[in-house]
Amino acid sequence: MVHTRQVVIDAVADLLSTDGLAHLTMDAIAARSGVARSTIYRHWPDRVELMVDVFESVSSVADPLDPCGPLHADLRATGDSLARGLTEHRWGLILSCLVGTAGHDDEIHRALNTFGRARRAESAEIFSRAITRGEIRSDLDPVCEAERFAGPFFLRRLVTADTLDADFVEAQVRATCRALGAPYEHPPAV
Amino acid sequence: MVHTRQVVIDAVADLLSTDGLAHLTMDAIAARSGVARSTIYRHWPDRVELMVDVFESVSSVADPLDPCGPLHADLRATGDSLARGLTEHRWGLILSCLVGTAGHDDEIHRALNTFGRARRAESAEIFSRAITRGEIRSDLDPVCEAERFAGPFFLRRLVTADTLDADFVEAQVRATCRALGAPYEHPPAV
DNA sequence: CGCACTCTAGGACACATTGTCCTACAGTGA
DNA sequence: TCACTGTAGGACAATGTGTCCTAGAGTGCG
Repeated sequence: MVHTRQVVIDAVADLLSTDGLAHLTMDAIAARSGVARSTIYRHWPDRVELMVDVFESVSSVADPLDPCGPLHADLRATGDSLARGLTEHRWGLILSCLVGTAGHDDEIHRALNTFGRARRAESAEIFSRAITRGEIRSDLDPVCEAERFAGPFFLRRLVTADTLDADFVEAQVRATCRALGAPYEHPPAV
Repeated sequence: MVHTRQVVIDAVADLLSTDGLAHLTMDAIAARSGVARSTIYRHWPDRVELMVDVFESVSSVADPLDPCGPLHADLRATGDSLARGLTEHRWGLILSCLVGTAGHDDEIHRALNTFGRARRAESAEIFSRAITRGEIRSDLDPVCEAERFAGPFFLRRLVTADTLDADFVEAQVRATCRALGAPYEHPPAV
């Protein structure tokens, strides 16, 4: 079929998010996807190449956020999306699996960088526009601020394993607005 | 010998920081350490338990930093230490190897959390004392600020693979001081 | 129809790694 | 002398990887 690659990728994503990298065997992938092991090797030279494709496939479903201000609203939207992605969606689970191998595998390294920088550019755009609107000082570095905003999310997800709930997101939004001297308003009640 | 455990732990740390988790085999550890494979299994039930001990051993060599102000100086010292640890020392390299397995292994999960929270507490202490000195506002949350300071370091190390050089550290220090309204001075010339 | 081409399933295979088990040996203290 | 402990070395089954070969199904073309 034409769909063979996607079927396999979906199976890997499922297995990776439930059982983790250690239990991801080609036999398990073949069984889960219904695609023969030899066929999988026909499409990818080895497991690493397959995982790269899986990550790129799963992480590419980004919500096209259009930052239109005010800053606190844009940050809240991005923060919610980031927190949900890291905890609920498959890409957050897969991300943590890949981080470990990235240090010694160039392909995964590259895939992770591409993803991380794209995400960072998206967040930086939020601050750029806030500068344009005059909401925050013009001598701030949007990329630096984007890292300061997103950093704690990844730190919690990858290292300390703390919750990434709505309260955490709101705390980050408030801290960022306060730090930059931008107006802050509580989110609208649901 | 009494030193068997330490010899093995050192060998694993070396192998892990040079070749990565994927190439870390018990045979390689035995060869590198000069300790027989059966002896290694006598001390640790499996590879995961061994890795936990390795990480705890390697990450416990913390420099006892005594934050005495001013804030920018304390942050600079912590930032330098963190950047060096993450890039040069073995624990940074090993950390990234463990992150991947932490999602599905409780022992590693716990080891990583313990480490992360201890580091965070250290950094939070810096902000607590700055509050006590009246250098920053008293209604700030030290833990939140600690996460906002350290987050970008881990984000760069684990995801985007950007440099963690002196300029980066200084940018973080300056951004943090500015965000909190604390005095900022350039570091003394070397 | 006959034929070539492509994709797939299935399995055999050599090789590497894990974790267990057994034997042998060296040191140490009663 | 004897028991105990820690170590080296190797055999072993089980599991996983990546390669290779065979066979069948579908598709397009003359």
